[in-house]
Amino acid sequence: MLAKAWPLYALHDPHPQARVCQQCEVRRTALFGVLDAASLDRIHAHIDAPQLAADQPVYRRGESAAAVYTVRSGIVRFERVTEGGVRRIVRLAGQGELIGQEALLNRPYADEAVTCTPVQLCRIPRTLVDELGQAESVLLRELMSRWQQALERAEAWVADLATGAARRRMLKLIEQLCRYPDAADLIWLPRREEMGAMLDITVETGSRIVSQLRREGVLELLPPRQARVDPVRLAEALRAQESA
Amino acid sequence: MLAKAWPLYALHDPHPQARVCQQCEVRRTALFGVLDAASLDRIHAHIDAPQLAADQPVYRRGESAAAVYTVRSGIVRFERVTEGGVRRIVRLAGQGELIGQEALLNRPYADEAVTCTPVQLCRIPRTLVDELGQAESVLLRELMSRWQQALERAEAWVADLATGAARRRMLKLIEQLCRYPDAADLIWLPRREEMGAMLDITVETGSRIVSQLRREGVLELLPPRQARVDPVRLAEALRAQESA
DNA sequence: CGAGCCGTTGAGGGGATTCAAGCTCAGTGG
DNA sequence: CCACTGAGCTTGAATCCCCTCAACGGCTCG
Repeated sequence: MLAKAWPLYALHDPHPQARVCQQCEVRRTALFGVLDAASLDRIHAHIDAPQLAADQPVYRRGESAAAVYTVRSGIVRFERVTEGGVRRIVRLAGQGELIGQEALLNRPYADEAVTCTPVQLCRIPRTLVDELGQAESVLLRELMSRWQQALERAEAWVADLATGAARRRMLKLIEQLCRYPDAADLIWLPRREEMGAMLDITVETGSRIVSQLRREGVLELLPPRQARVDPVRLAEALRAQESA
Repeated sequence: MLAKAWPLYALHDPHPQARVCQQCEVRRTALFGVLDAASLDRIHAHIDAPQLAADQPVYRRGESAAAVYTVRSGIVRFERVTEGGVRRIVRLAGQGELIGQEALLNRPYADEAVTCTPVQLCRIPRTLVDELGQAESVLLRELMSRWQQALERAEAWVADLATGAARRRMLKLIEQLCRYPDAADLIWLPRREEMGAMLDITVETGSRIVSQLRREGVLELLPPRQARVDPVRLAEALRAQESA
């Protein structure tokens, strides 16, 4: 089985972590996926693969940034607190996305990064990327690609989740969450207070809209914090909302 | 004057565009500011410095991206249109910022980029950065820094301009615009319809709030599309708003 | 079993939208 | 010169959506 799954050059005494990375289900889409097995083997000594439960901080705003992370599974949110003390979620990141890129620029983290679900990460020390970056220009290209992806998502957040009526924003949020399905094709459904921080609405308004969508058959609630979505009715509801 | 302002090596028959870049007021802060004069001279042949009037497109969403731009002066906005046909401004860029980074990844532009004021740009063909990137790792670092800056701004947009009551968002917008003052220390004041697209409010609401701020002495209107801000009263108004 | 968190639902009020009218100002042509 | 026009801005009145305040039920956990 080992000989069947791995190319020959990887058979020669790989570092233990190398096995994990080789088998990592997101390797195709993750940052280091672009590196060959030799480079991979060279770096695993320094890579850690932490796992966190839901609602745990990955890093905090202002912390000096020692590492970037790849999300292997689960969902991470980015939070900010306005001067008035209002907490606002400004972006989500899911499988394959790079978070904490500020580390590569020797800057403190810009947001609070908190897990939404149980999360598997791949922790990559800042210095490691610097070293590899010198040699591997393909890695740098991949890095820039991640940066652009994050920027793209942040802008889409404004257009989708911060525009229009509360019901529209909620439907857009559910649409977004469908991009991160779990094994049983269920989605993670935030608690009402988190919905509020994402859409800038109150928990009561959030609750009312969710209940309404449940009655309309768009959403089937599976507490705690899970739901099944009817894609057809969701699309229908979105169309009706946009044309209204 | 020439000998006094320029280092010796730059005196030796520089490319015409090299003179422009050497004198460029944003060279310290712009992308190519990190390059030495020799590298600068090597590339000017390909660099164009277009000037645009207000409300002119720089590029359009979906266009294949042939170049990135540095903003030398003026303000550029990024627009998106939701599926329902609502136009939303998702970010601004001012002096020294890099726009159209998608070009470096061979992707189509993600937004409509439109000038808010008269704008001076520095147009940098995609291929040029690729070439230089091979040799100059300091350039790549600077590039990543720009990307992070853009991401930072996009997230701040959500937290500042898409959160809370309309009056708070307007005050935050004015605070933002104070970061791009003109020669006479006046700010560019968007027309009401543009404010609407930035803050997701109607022109009427925008007008009411601006009028109110004018009566309170926070803002002095200098049509067309300019204003003087009283920084003390602005800060005061913001404090009162946040604590409310 | 009481405490606390989370979610839901109702009633009332306030802020933003909608609809409508009038204003200023620059450009145009009689 | 001045009426005419249209775009942008302002203001008012009515409506509606969302927030606020409040009460209640389900659930977990000490």
